[in-house]
Amino acid sequence: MAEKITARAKNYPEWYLNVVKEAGLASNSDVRGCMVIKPTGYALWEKMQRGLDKLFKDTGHVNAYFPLFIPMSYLAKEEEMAEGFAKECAVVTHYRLKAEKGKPLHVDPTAELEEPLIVRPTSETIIWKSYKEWIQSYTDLPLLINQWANVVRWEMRTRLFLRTAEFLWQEGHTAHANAKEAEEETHRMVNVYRTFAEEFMAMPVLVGPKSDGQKFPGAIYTLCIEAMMQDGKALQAGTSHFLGQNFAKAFDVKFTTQDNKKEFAWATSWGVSTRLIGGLIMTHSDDNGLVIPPRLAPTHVVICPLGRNEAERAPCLAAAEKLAAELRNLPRNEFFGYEPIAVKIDNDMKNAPGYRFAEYELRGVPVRVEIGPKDMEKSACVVARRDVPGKEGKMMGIPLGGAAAHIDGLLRDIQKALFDRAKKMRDDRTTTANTLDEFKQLFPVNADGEDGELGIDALKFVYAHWDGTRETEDRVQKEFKATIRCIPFDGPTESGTCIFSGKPSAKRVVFARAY
RNA sequence: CGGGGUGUAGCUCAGUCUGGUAGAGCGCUUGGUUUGGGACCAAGAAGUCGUCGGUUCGAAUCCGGCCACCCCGACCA
Repeated sequence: MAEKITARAKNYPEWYLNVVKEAGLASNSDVRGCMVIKPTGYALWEKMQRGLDKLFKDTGHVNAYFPLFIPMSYLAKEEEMAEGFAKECAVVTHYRLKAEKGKPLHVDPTAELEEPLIVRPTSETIIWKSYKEWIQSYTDLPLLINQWANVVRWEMRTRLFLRTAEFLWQEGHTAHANAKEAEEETHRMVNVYRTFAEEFMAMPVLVGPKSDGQKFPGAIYTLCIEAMMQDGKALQAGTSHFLGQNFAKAFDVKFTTQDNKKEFAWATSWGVSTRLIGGLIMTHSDDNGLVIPPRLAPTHVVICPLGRNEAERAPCLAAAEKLAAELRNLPRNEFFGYEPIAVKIDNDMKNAPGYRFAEYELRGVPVRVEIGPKDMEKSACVVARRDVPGKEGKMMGIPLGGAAAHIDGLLRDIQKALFDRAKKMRDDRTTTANTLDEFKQLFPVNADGEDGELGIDALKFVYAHWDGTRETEDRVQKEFKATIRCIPFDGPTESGTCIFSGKPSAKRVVFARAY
């Protein structure tokens, strides 16, 4: 078998890039740090959008759109945000080029903008500038708005989906009449993200606040969902920020309360991005390629008719078409977003069967059906589940009559099996450190101060006591390349002693190496 | 911004040390044989060797400048 994909155990980052490229999700573009999202990758994003958008609408939000360009002075108004993003902003300074015969195309120096525009790294500032006009009275609140957009953050180093200079995302920006409602919203939305991650992506997550060192610039606090990848590293998959009155004050957004007083509005913002696709890949995929949980799969089932000649193929193809129709006509339900099961018939007989099977495995189609002459004799088919790769995942002799129902059930089983497997991995690789020595062993650093070459089984999520200070957090990051990922809501609650400083600790927090 | 590496066919790369008119595998096109886990045969199309300059009778190859990308750091919600 031609090895298109490096084994995870051999080189995990290379495996990841191989999967992204061989499954046809995305490729690097000519623009440094920016990717081309190919149809298969974009279809996955569309499925994610659809799932999330429904959850947003169900919680009372509406979509709107704000400009790509933001006057530089807007960003300057919120000091923490300006400081946080200054180093990674793309800046537009001119509005015209000059095309002269015999000269290369160049920027027209006479067309300089009076005020530079930045390409949005996030939209709080320009949105709150609008909210100043929209919010006059407590009756205008809450204002619950989401935007699907692209943003640009000029990162030094990028990786397909996980960190790119331009990425697609959604950003929710809400305004509320009081702190309590805004905080409830912050929690509501992080729970929406948890639901999406666990029920759609089959990706178990830890939920809780970030430490101060990891929070969003301009936020009072940041809640996050944090997932474990197959190499034991953590991936921040979504964040929900309680912004207090910081942006209302920066943009002077006041409303009249019921008792005719003026008050600044309370804010939240929350977002997830195409990074989720990276997380999805690193949670479920294997050495044979992409694995997509059924609820997000653009194609749920591929049917491969087989046969050595036209006479053998014709009845197989007819059976394939019948089965496809049955699958598409199954009653729609919530599990598949009230959409029909997406079935593709692969009738490309030019390629050998093995090639075709491997190709769909590479692309992560959850269920593959094979219908060949031997099956036709028994009015049966072969059903293969992608979460069990290779021949082991094949079930022979599924009667054609009951195949549609069988596959419908199997898709649900696969969704559950993927979640259970991912959760088991995370739980098996979660531990505690009660002393500094234990911690050192869990996050070894080589002589150069680098994190060294660890096998993919080495890293863990580590619960340890921390004194709550920024100072200790920074020290741990520097010495062990490990960061506080999250202070889980449902984590252990016993108090103790910080293993780094010896000071009292209220609660254990989760340390990990991160993407 | 530091350290390392790479630019040769659509893709992956050999050829560079030792200068002599451009190679392989995969992919693609055509025809034929195949078809239950990545088939085979034959013919064919395809490259101003990243770029600019220098040395030379002659440069992918030697020398110099520049550009781009990748990897490792630093940085990063």
